[in-house]
Amino acid sequence: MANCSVARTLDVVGTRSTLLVMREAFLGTRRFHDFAERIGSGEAVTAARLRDLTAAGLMEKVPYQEPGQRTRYEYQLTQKGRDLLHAIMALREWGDSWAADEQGPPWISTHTGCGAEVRTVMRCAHGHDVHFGETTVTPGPGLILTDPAAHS
Amino acid sequence: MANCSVARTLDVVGTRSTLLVMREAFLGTRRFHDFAERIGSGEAVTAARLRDLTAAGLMEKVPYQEPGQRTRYEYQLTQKGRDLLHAIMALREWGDSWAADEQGPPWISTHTGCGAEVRTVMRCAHGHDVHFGETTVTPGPGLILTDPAAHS
DNA sequence: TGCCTGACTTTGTCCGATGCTAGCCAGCGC
DNA sequence: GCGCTGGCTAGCATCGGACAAAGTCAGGCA
Repeated sequence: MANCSVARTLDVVGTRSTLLVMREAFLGTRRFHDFAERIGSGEAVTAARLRDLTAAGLMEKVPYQEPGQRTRYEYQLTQKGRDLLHAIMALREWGDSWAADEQGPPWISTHTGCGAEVRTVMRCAHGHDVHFGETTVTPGPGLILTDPAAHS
Repeated sequence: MANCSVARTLDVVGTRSTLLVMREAFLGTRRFHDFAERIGSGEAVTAARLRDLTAAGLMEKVPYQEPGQRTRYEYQLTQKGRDLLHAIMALREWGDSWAADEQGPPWISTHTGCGAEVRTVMRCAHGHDVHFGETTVTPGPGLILTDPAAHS
């Protein structure tokens, strides 16, 4: 099980604070102060997460300058970071379904074009909707080369 | 930001070993020995995660009996657990795209009906495909009641 | 009755994530 | 230059998860 894509993903974004930073980024947050305030984990943790995510290539620092202020940097998602959107959305949906308080979900995500609510779904390359139990998992090229010795 | 569905989800499945157990469950693993062996995190961690997931209602223990063996229990996903499939799939896809080794992804997930590869996508209730930047996030009922005092 | 095996549980230790406080530093206004 | 402010960084205590090894327990079996 050495070569598992889920484990590899968790190596990069596997901590709570990292995923919360990414959540904020998807909500449109760009600046250090806003991240620190909204995540509620302290400036040190925020700075560490932003540094790690920048180093990992999920975010990039872009300079900006408010009038009368010195140049500062904001943090924008790269394509690599934006590709995590589905995962964040799916985690949010699960929380909405199974862990929301009585009042309902805190945020609602809608399609900007038509206003209808957005959800994640699975779909195959032929365009069919796919649900739990309708998938077949087969070893891919990355697995075959890994375990001549132990099966683990 | 107290009421965030992503954070609530992470309270339940926010650790690496928890998500690895869920991944194994989606690959069809049911029995303690198989979980422990394939996750590679030791029996103590495996037992703790299975216990936590059962207590949280994502899995349930179902008795079974091999001939000549005493009754044992296997762990099956409940609906609450199965609903995490999209999140696991999305994390796996990200790992395949951005963190796979040169040989390629270790597993390939295909639609059992037609054999085409499966991916997660976002779609609105009207049936439109939705991509990054095409969503509007608005406060939902759960947020409005939380912050009379501080904005945080 | 006592052994043996598989499935956990307990104990202890280590390490990384977190939270807190204080300090550094670049650069704009003065 | 000088001080002030925002954006980090360093140091430290704490806590929870990860890992290893030994202990417990149920029940089939000799």
